[in-house]
Amino acid sequence: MARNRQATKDRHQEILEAAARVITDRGLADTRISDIAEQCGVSPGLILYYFESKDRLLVEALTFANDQFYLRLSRELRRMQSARKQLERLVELSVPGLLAEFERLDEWALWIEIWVLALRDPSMAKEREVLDRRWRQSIADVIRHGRSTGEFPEGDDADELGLELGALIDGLAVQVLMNDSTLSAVRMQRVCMEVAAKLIGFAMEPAPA
Amino acid sequence: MARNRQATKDRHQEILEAAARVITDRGLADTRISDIAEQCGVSPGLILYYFESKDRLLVEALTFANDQFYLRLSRELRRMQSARKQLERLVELSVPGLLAEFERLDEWALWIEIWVLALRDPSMAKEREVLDRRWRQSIADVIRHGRSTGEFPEGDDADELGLELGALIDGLAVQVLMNDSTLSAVRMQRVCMEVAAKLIGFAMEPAPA
DNA sequence: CTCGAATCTGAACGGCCAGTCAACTCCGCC
DNA sequence: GGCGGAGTTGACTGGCCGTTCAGATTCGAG
Repeated sequence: MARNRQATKDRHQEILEAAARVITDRGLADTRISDIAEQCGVSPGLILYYFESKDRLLVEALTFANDQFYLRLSRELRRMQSARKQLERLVELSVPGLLAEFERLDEWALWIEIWVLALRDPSMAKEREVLDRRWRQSIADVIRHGRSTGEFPEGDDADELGLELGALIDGLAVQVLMNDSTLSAVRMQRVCMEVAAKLIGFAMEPAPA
Repeated sequence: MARNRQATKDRHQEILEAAARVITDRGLADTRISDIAEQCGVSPGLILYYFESKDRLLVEALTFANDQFYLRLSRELRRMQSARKQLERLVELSVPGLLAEFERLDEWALWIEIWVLALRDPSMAKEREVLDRRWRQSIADVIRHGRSTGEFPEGDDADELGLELGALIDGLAVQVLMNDSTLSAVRMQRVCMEVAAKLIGFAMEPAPA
């Protein structure tokens, strides 16, 4: 029975991963149940055996993918001592397409789909707010950590700074994701660190000419 | 004939406005041709008489609505002498739901739909970049204006600042639009001006306690 | 008034796809 | 070895909606 429940859970998660993948590739609007089924080598009927409707599945898939991103982020940050390094890593992971090394779903594309859904679906709206709060908090925590070690000076409320930097990263990430010809991934990375330096109040290293 | 072309143009525009309205209300994904027809009191067939396909119409409607916003913005800014006032007005117009007075389509909801489309539709992607560049440029122009009048100090490249503040506003606007319980319209307005003050380097007035 | 072009209508067509279902397989258990 | 339930299949259905089309209406020009 434990084995059974485990197997069930795996299939569940397998479908969620497949769904996230398909949404990333084709976009939420063009994602069909049969695409998801095909992605995990299974018949379309089975998808509806595990999820009560397509809509519910899509919502779950989107939050699932976001969770994955958050888990990776917080796991990595927890390992680092230096707040400065944490901040750099956080930015690095947030710039769409900067790190090809990792198998990277384009989380950001999913994030935008979440926004659209959240405009009309109350359950998604609620979910979105939770995810977003977590994101801002991660940034604020890095700042607080930096202050406690003396890397960053005291200053404005850390949560306020988290809000500001989070929004900045969101806004820039969208443009990079869209392949804006004037905003490369590397430039976004630089801009984020420069603004963070100004707002938090630490010194940027001299540009690595 | 001139009359004819005028009439045609009106119907064209009428449909675009109706489409923008429907998209705002129901979301791009749930917008049907018959909804748009109903919105302008016309039969569904006529919509396809003026636009070659639903997809093309939707793309045009989205850029049309964005144009409207931009025109209103630039018209208003042009009238003002003070760069500081311009900046305040620009922020005011950018905060979703702050000004109920005007008949306000929620332009921001449309903007997010543009992002989603632009991820997959190359023509929309191109359009989006143009619209975005115009937006950043409006901000940069305000900064340049302020420097020329001495209201703002010289400092970092104005285009860079336009990019940064534009992204900040985008990111915050999304959250306000989603009714984030921790970010009210008024708070967004304050945050924008505070960050602008820090980055551009002017002094905020003491809080109007 | 007449003709023709532009505009407009709404019924009908056709493709698409979420969701259903009856049947089949697999596997653990008695 | 056979019973039963969970897991799986894929054909089918029902509704939806973009698009087409054959004709009605409007209107300006001659």
